[in-house]
Amino acid sequence: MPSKPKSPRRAMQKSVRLSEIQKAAREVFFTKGFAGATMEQIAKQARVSKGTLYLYFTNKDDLYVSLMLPVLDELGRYLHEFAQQVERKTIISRDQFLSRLCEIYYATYQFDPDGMRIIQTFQLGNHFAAMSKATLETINQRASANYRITRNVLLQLMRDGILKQRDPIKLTDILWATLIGIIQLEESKARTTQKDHLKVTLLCAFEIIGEGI
Amino acid sequence: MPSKPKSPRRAMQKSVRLSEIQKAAREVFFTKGFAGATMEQIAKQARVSKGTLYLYFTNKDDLYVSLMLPVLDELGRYLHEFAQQVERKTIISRDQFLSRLCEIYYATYQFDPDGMRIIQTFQLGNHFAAMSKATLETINQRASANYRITRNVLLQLMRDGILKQRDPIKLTDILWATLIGIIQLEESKARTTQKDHLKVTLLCAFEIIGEGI
DNA sequence: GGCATAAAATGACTGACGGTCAGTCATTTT
DNA sequence: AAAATGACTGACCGTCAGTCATTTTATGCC
Repeated sequence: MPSKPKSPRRAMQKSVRLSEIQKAAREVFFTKGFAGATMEQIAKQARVSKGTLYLYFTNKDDLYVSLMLPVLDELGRYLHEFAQQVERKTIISRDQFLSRLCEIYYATYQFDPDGMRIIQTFQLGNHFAAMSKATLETINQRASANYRITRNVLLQLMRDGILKQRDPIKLTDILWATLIGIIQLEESKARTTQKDHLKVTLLCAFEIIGEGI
Repeated sequence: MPSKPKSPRRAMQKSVRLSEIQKAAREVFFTKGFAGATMEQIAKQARVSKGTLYLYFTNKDDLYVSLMLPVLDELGRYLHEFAQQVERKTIISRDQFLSRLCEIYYATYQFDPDGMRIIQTFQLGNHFAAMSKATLETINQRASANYRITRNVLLQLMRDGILKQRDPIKLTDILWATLIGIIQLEESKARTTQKDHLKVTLLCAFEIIGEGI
């Protein structure tokens, strides 16, 4: 929440500090967990005083939640590229569509599993009531942009006769929900069995769904 | 955490206290949220001192997480009944199977949405590192019992030729994951749009899945 | 370079809360 | 009736998120 920068020099410093803080926050939050991490530790890791953290984020929740943004951006880039491919009629079959989408979702997860988990906790809504209006706004804006792209891709493919005519909103939801649900389940199983079945389960799910869309 | 009861009178009192505390905890946690709720408030609501809470639960996490148990039990009852129906060959088609399972899942959710959310947060694994070994044990035991029933139902239906031959473990996961994912997504949407599409989306998902299994 | 002013950073401080434990007292046992 | 038990209490402690008066640093002007 720094005020408007006057000089470009200061603006640069600000953005550097910001990402330094976020980098430090990642390290501390993701090794100690949200409750286990303290603002003092994060400040130390970022070579900054505790007070400074509060110049950039309104509170602990806010800082934590901000770490999901790179994931949303990464997903956005993938989806954008995907939409272009669909536009150019490069995607010409249902299977192709599904395996591509599955890849995108999996790549997004792989890009930052910890960030993905924040998205889920956030979406669950129980926690993080205290975060700033601004951060909430940013998140919603990015998320709904991604949502819109996916829906448009589906609409296009339905128009082209590649997918069955269905409610595109519901379908968008179901595809994303499948990802979310499987991540949640498989991560929880992985914690006890040490085995990673996420990708194969996801593939299996998309194969099953493939026969119905 | 109460020690072994000697007299039945005392044992009765203990179990009454326990459920009084859990009832109070529900009220406070579910109106103020996990972080917003204080042990002091819960104690007050339960007409008990703060110290007493710690005779029944090792810490705040433990108390919170214990509130998911009724949901697991309820699901267990439904699934048990379902398994008996399958045993008796009352379920004779794929559609019948799916719509029944969908009903069960939805009923479980309806039984206690707040408890369901705890299951999800717990499954996510970020939070609640400090809960007691005993509670963790209980939860895992109930959860895997439910898991086993579902898998056996699927196996039976595959043997009977009602479902396609598939990896029953993956399929169990995918069905549950679909529920979890849709709950998460639709609740998050409901928070902003005030509209409840959970059931219709779930039905749609199970219809799509129906064509692939 | 030196000074004035504004912005940024600091860290000592505070209040709130999770968790503890020595002590109390009703109930049960002897 | 005396002794033992154990459920319960609440004052107390340590920790930590968040605040704010003070100090440090950067910028603009002469």
